Amino acid sequence: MDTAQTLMALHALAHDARLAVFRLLVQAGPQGHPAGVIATRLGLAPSALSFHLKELTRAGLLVQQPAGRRIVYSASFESMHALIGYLTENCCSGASCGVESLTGACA
Amino acid sequence: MDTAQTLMALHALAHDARLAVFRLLVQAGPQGHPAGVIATRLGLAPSALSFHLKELTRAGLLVQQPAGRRIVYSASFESMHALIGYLTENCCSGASCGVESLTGACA
DNA sequence: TGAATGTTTCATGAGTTCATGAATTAATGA
DNA sequence: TCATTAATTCATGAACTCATGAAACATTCA
Repeated sequence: MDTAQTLMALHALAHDARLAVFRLLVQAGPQGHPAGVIATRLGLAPSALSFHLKELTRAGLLVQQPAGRRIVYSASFESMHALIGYLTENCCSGASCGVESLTGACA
Repeated sequence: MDTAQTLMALHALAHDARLAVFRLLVQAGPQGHPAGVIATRLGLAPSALSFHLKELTRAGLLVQQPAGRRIVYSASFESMHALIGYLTENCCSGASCGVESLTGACA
């Protein structure tokens, strides 16, 4: 993950509604949720949710899949791991600090 | 780390200059750098850097320490670990994914 | 086909962020 | 004390973000 992508991901997560959406979908696992379910769970207006889903998707943190007239969103665990990897890169000038091995198994 | 603190940290990092400052200080280790060195290294105007250092400090990502007429900034590794811990919390609905053990040793 | 449902798009306006440059504060050394 | 250095604060204005509500689009079902 390069700096531009990292910035997009950080910016996308730096909003209370979007962080809540992302966390809900992380907890939902690969199955995800349709937009309407997310809106109901979090009490968001449809247009506001759509705006935030677009931001998160643009940042690569969510993937979308049409299912009939619904659109199912799920978290991209690869992107989350890449973001964490970027943040921990070169931690403490390379000294062992317990954060550098982040080889995820759930992506 | 609670949601409000996480949002502040994410927001603070979601800016190219601030991300560059934070990464420079992470790589510098606990010793840190005075503001002037950061400004020179990254080519930032003093007032702009001061603005961004305040944001990062307010978010708990940096700590500052006066040294004569200089002010030395260094990264708070505790905050970084707390942020990563928050992001990976409940990853994949609790299934083992290799990201959950983040007991840092460099903070 | 027509009505209902799920979601997105768009325009608007209030609020926020940020770069710039001038002014200010504080510490050092001649 | 005076000049210099280090850093911050402040005012300004341009650009961006985001919530809101109306409209549009696509899919499903009667």
